[in-house]
Amino acid sequence: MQIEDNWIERFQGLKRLPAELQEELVKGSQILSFPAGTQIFEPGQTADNLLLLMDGTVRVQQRSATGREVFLYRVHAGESCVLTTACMLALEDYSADGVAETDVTAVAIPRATFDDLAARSRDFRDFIFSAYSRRIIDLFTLIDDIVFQRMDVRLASRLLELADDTGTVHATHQVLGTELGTAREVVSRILGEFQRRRWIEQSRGEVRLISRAGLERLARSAGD
Amino acid sequence: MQIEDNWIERFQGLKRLPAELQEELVKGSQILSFPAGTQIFEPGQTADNLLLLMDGTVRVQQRSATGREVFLYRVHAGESCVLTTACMLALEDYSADGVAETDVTAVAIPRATFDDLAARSRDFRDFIFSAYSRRIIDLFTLIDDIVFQRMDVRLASRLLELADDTGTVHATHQVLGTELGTAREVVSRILGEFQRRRWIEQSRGEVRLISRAGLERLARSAGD
DNA sequence: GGTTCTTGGTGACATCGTCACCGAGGTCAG
DNA sequence: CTGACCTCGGTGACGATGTCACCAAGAACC
Repeated sequence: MQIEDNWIERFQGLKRLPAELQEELVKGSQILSFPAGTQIFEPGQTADNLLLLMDGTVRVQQRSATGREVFLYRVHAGESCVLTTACMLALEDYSADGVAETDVTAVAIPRATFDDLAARSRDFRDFIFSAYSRRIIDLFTLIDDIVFQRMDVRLASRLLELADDTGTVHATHQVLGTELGTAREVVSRILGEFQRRRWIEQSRGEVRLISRAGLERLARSAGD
Repeated sequence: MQIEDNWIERFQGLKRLPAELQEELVKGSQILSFPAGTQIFEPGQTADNLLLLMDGTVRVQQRSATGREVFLYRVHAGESCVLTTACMLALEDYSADGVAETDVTAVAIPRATFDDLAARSRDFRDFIFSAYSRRIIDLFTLIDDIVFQRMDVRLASRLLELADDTGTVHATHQVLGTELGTAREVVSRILGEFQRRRWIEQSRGEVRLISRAGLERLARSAGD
């Protein structure tokens, strides 16, 4: 990958740092790449870096005792993966793991640099606190959805989010089930219903959105 | 309430601070009391203090659009209420509110003191990060429970947690339902079943545990 | 071509959420 | 005291969802 001197530009919260700290941050960190599918972090592993995502997406999921998985949230380019921070500070055991969904480029900030910047810059601290808050809010929203939203509404929203430019979602029913914390069979049934309503067409491993309007009406129907 | 010079002793993560910073923290903060039932924070309100809980418990819950509530977590004495931090930094809108479950005594650290300490002490930063991590882990655990655990198992655990010294839980079915994010009727049914099995006895507004062993077996039956 | 794996479809059943309704007991004004 | 009203809890019916068992079609692999 290209040497990228000013990756800081990609992170809203870091652009405000004074030039000297930006320079120190660039010097004291390292750019890493992972191919799609890489396990970026997992329980029991002590990370010694804070990761900032430059390109790609990382899915963070919880593996339960029974072997099933729940999707927790997705880290996008321009965001940081605060779970690795928690891990870095060795504060708690956690049980979530992170997998690169696409090829991923990230900046790794080692603990020493992290500590130094956290001490010297309020903007940097705000950046980190903001990342934590963001995740907590995401989790609140997720819990609200799980408890109160009907599965068809949640699936409709998720299809709209995951669709590419051509209106196609590349995912098996199993994958969609994991995203929503439900069973494959439930996804199959609901997609069958969507198909009967002519909102989608299906083929092996993909869903084509025919009527976004229908899905959007359903997704909006309950408070969103 | 009593003037309490060394409340810092009650917070594990703060005891390590050097004496001068401890002194500054005590000077730059204020002790507050709230009677049981007080709304300590709520959406839309900008707090300008970080709260550390000295006595009592605070329940943090999410109010949904439909008016229902989900219990998210409980803040105990010796812990901090990081949601107010998120709010203090004015970083995100959140939709959770906090209610004093009992009479509550708390230390309020104003933003200026917070910033100063965060800049000067790594131990203080670790204390804050640790509080965030703790909440995130709690939420992971909650999501896991909601998605994978049977309601009878969750209710059994919760009864064991909430029981007082005499083995009595003072709560209506409605309150228990809110704790678990389920409906009163479901709680009534499951408690009815527990009663048939002679694990509990019920009267208006309270549940007496007769056989902790039975409840514990059930609670442990699924991974916990 | 045959075997095996992945994907998805389906029916039966258990659990859970929702709704409607009721009754028991407590509170309170008159 | 007593009737109106409220809170609490019990129950049946039904729909939504999770679980299980099983099957069929397509893909992959030898």
